[in-house]
Amino acid sequence: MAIFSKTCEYAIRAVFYLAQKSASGVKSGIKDIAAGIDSPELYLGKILQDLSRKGLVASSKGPNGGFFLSSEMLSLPLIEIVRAVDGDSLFTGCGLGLKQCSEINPCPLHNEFKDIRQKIALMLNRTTIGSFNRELIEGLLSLKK
Amino acid sequence: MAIFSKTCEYAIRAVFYLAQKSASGVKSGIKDIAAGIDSPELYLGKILQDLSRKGLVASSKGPNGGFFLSSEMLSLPLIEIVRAVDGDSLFTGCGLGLKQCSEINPCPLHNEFKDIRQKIALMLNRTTIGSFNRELIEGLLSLKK
DNA sequence: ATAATAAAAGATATTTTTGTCTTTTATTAT
DNA sequence: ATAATAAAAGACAAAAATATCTTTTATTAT
Ligand code: FES
Ligand code: FES
Repeated sequence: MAIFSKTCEYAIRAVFYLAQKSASGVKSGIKDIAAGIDSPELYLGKILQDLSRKGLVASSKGPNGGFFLSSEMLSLPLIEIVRAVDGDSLFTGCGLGLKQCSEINPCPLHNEFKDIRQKIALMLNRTTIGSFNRELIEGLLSLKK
Repeated sequence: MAIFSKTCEYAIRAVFYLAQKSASGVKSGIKDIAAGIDSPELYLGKILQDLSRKGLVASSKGPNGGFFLSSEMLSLPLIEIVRAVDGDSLFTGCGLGLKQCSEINPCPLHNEFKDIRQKIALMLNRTTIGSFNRELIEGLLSLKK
């Protein structure tokens, strides 16, 4: 398995891509983004539509339109994207699939999972969507291949 | 998302269940196990068959037959089960879905993921399948609900 | 030997996730 | 106004994961 769903992976890569472009005031069409992050174009469209409805990315229609991020969006923690796409089961659900994770009825790995989940949440909370703009522009980090 | 697939969750819960029973030399039928970990009976059968082929659980057919763990199996690290069921993508794959995780072409979260994956692997390596027998028998830990 | 038991194996079904196609709506430039 | 552009929306399709059903094989007890 992976930590995030494929959908969420695309979503994260897409917002990182958009962040970098939006920093220089450029809007991006689905086509550009899909090429930039190596994802299925139409599927990505759906994902961004969803994020748009939820106010996590901005968009404008018509010529010169496209997706972009406001400066507020740029400084949102990445966990907002993960929550919007995958929900919060990663942070609250039992790692062994018990109906609910609790201290009262803990699974064998409860304490270990609590620790790991918390580290993931911490990481996603302190990483903002715009965090990597410089490294992305400089080509030190990659969103595809 | 979850860290493990549903299949893997069942597998882990099943081996914990079997460990506990096997410690007192008791074999368990699929029916018992499924009831003990609250999983679909026939699906669990498939999972255990697979683990059996891979030598991670033992089984015997016929009356008084069932699944059980040898003492060697009891002291295997839990990561063996995870690897057998989910493969090692969790430990080696890119968290953002890049085709391959590498230092040369790292995704923005590469270092964070490396750390988290390593913690998960460490946890699964130092936890043996039989680790929780006492607490399970005493009812301090739960495998269902 | 026979019947009963329980896993193994193979086929099939359902659900969820991922991906695509088509039509509509809004915006911009001419 | 008209044509071009690009996202929004809705329907549909394919693939993967999860779950079930049926038949076969091995083992044990009678
Ligand atoms: S009960 Fe399983 S992680 Fe908390
Ligand atoms: S490249 Fe993404 S986790 Fe290593």
